[in-house]
Amino acid sequence: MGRSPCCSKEGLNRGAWTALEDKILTDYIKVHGEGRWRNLPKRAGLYNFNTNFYIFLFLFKNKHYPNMSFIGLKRCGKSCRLRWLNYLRPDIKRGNISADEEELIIKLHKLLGNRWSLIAGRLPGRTDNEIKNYWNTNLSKRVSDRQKSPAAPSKKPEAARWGTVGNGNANGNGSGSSPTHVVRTRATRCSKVFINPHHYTQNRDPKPSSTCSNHREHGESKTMNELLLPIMSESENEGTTDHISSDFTFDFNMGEFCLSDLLNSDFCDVNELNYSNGFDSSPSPDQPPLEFSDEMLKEWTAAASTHCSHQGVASNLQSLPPFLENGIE
DNA sequence: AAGACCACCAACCGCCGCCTC
DNA sequence: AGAGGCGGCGGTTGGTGGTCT
Repeated sequence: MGRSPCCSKEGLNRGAWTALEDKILTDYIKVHGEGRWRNLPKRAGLYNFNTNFYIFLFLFKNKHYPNMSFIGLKRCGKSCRLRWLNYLRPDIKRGNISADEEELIIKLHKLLGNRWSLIAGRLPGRTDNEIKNYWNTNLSKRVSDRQKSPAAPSKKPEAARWGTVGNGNANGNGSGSSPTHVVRTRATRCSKVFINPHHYTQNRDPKPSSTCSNHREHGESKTMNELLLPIMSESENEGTTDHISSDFTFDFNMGEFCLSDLLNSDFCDVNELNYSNGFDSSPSPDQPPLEFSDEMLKEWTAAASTHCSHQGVASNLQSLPPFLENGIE
């Protein structure tokens, strides 16, 4: 009895979303639209990056983790859907529920009961979750108070209530007038040190500044320089792999190679990685990162022909994720 | 100043209904 | 027809920041 869970909960991130996860999800939905939530986490992220970065990831993954599946977001599909619908959707209006809206909520609730999605449908820009929360924290008490003593005023004055809820509070919900900047509402995990790997393609005597946390578990600590240099060298030498030191083969002790993990790891400043992955010899800091554009398509085609022609990489970007997942044929 | 308590809200969970095969 | 997949819904939880004592 009962349905199978929407996905395996093992190894998935839970709790507050990071800014990077938001970015991956938003970029994916911008390109591919909503829907097919269950498959979204695996596919998200793979479409969103500079094509040189794809190749870097591909080579890295295939060389050292050929049997791993390549997934994009360590989130349950349902979680992705909820995050998008309740928080990331561009048309969401946040904070400052007006008196009119409030009255409407009360009337509709009287009419419909706890049918939050129906009520939300009558309030453009409002989500069912927001209305539900607002009802539970504000209106339910007031309505019951009003029923007991119809003339009784609201517990808190309007200004006091919105002082914490609506007016660009620390939660980042923003004021109703300028909700354009979606800011995370809870503390984000931001404990990692970002290292620009391009630095290591130039500096072959790296300092042990940052280590791979997965590696630490195995006693011997390797710097990210040590981890990255071989793959950089490999790409520069057009597939000659003999020079790669054998001690680069280490055990991450994990079954999947997750893009969000990689991007969250010590050596990834995402914006820099686009142009510093060892393939692109002329980084262009002005070029906006993480955008999927015609330029990227051209760049991809060029990169594919120069770096991966021997591997038969398709020039069709849409084919890349399955290509990455399945490994090279 | 510090601990306890409270309010808020993002996120999770389990169930339901629709759709497809 | 019915089994399973998927999206949607509503109830609930838990983390965080603010207020109170």
